[in-house]
Amino acid sequence: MTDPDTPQTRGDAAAATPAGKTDTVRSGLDQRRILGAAVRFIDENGLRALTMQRLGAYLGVEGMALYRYVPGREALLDGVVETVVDELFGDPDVHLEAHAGWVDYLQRLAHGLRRIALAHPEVFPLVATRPPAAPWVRPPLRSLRWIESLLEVMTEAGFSDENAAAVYRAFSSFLLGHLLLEVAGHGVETGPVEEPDVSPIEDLRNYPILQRLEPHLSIDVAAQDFEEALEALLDRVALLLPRPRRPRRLTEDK
Amino acid sequence: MTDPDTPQTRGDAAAATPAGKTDTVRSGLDQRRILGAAVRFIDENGLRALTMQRLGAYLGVEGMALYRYVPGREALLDGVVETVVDELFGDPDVHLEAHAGWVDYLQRLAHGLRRIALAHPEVFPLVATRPPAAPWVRPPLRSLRWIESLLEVMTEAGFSDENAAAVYRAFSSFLLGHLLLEVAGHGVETGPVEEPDVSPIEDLRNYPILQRLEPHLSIDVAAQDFEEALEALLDRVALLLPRPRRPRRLTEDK
DNA sequence: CCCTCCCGTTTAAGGCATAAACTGAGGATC
DNA sequence: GATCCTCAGTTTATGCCTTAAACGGGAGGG
Repeated sequence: MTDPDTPQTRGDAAAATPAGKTDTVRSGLDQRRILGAAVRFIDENGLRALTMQRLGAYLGVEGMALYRYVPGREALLDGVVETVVDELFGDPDVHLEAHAGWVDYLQRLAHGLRRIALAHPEVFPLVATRPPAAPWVRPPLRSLRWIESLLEVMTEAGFSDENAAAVYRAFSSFLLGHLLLEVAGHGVETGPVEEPDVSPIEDLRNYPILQRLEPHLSIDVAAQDFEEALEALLDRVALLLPRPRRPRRLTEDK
Repeated sequence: MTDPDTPQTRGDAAAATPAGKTDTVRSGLDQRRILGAAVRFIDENGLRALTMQRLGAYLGVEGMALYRYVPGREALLDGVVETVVDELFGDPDVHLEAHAGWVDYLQRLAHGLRRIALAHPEVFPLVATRPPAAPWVRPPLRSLRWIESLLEVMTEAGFSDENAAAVYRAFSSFLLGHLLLEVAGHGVETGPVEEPDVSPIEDLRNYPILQRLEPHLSIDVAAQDFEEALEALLDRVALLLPRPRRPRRLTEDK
């Protein structure tokens, strides 16, 4: 009804093509392609702009077509989370085998996940709030692959099972908190163009210290904060080892 | 406590009241009451169950009535976040003046916020993902009051402006991460009764270590984790002081 | 007694997810 | 070649959701 013909999207697609010449690929939907497109769509348009119809149009297709490959919107979102987190394994800088010891490993993991968070600021809140694939694994980071990877590295490094699990919890909550925080100010838009009807500065009359510290709060020191907190966490983790000495850092870049 | 009339009975309300004797208060809507009801509703029914109509019915009212007091659903959610966070100031255990030094203060703050998170597990993801009231304040914890309070205590304790801001960032990201994590496994339900069509255990074939550590991962040690991480953070914060010695803890209950 | 807000209700429009029926192009089988 | 099957996407339809706009009835003030 809304669009009897000429879906105004890319123009061709598969709809209403008369005497359709075979483009080598008509649409060629599949789950991978849909999830990738969804990630890109959210990156570009924001999470709340994602509807089945719009994602369909984005793929040159009619929206309902997606349901052949995806059980529903909710599942699609889960898939988006998993897709994004799985970028870790495509990152050449993050070889998730324990090359150079657990410290190096955890650092690569942390930085890799941070890169992902910054690359997809609109997606990350989704990562943070969606329950995990396995219900008994507490933290909401999906994609069990990297959890497995972390646990493997830690246990092989000499951590007890219990401590490895503790490290996992501490590490994921650290990442969750820091990255969510960092990403929050950046890209997450509640609405399309939220116009504050009341000047926000006016609102701060009652908060003099907040006002005074505004420059310190708005300065973007997220990267440095992240590094320092990561260092602190690693030191803390090192204490769990049987012989609690922390392997020397290679480069102390600070 | 504030239950003027039993809600959930959608039949009576103010609609079609025949010869309706006026209860002293017909409905008596106002913003505070709506927000309180919304929090309770989410606690009971989950976030995704909240619709304007249902919240209206919950209040014995027709749904559209809410729009007289609330600009819209999105704003209502913002209000819910603010309402919940403001519970801090009603908590008798959390006197947010600096009675006994900044360590004690930060501990009370952390525990108070944790209590809130655990009391409203369905609301907390909202707290974590919603952008702050003032756009230049990075973290997504709204309710500027407690930020102001924290900054005041820290600066009065001798922290520089810059360090006070750093403490705020570190502290809020810590709380965000830990509490989000803790709450995630608890109450957040994606659907009403999510039936895993595929046995989740079957899915774990490829993750042997995850499987082996399952007991360690599912054990609920959140409280202990929280305390330990909080201690570590406080130690780290103490180093920022001009003379970096940490005031003695009063009770080491562990 | 009438006017006029106040407060909540009705009505309605449009967007959304999603179930179910449909279409048209290959390809297989007879 | 004719029948039928299946795949891939489209159309149609339903019901819920937010939200704008018009509506009604009661209370208080003149």
